[in-house]
Amino acid sequence: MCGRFSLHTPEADIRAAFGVEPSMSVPADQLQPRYNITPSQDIAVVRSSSGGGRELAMARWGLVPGWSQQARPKFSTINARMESVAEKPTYRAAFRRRRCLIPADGFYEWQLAGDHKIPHYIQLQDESVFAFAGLWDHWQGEQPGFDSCAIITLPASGVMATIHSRMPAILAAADYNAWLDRGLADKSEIMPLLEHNLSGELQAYAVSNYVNSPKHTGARCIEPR
DNA sequence: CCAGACGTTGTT
DNA sequence: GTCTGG
DNA sequence: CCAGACGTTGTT
DNA sequence: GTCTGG
Repeated sequence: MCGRFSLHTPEADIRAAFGVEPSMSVPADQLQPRYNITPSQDIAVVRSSSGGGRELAMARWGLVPGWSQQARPKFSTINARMESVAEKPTYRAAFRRRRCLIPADGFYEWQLAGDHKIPHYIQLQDESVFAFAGLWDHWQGEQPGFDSCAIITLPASGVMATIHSRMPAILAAADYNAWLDRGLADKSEIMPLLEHNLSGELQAYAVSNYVNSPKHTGARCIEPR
């Protein structure tokens, strides 16, 4: 699964990696370095803009489908299983029409070790910024509406399989365009993008349980234990 | 027909 | 034990 | 994901 | 909104 991640890459590098126009801006303080991003927080997403390019936006982590009666579902929607995302009522519309990239430069998984859990920090081997395969939706109630998002997960492979049974889908840069293409709605064309992921290019190391507390947000979270 | 659910992970 | 909040 | 809360009435 | 269960 994927329930915590980091994004501390400088904003200019993030924009360059995902081809986001500098003019399409999110509040300046939203792209400050973050080492312990948790569900329910607003996170950066990259999606197709109406003009045909890519835009950066903020969305709450935990997808709220447009038909939801409540602004906060009673069940967990931070992750969507690749095996069922195309069929689940909560995700299928977004899977067809509202896919997004979720910029990150590392994520955490907790490895079960007997009676306790050891958190690990996972990055690309070159430590560069990457994209989780994400979905977004818009919710509008009586209060002002908001965007929300979820990260797609799949069975762990490569180094991840030694730590945990599931992992987030990390897209190859060559697949960004197809992933963001709203005209691409066939499951048979979308699934290969998830299977063609970067699980073989990851590295991992154990960190201390300092990261466990959502109150801890600094670089100490990624220090080797 | 209407009412109610709509999810993931991990653990047992 | 289970739900909510971050 | 983990941490932390988990409640009511009445009074200030 | 759409599917499942009764």
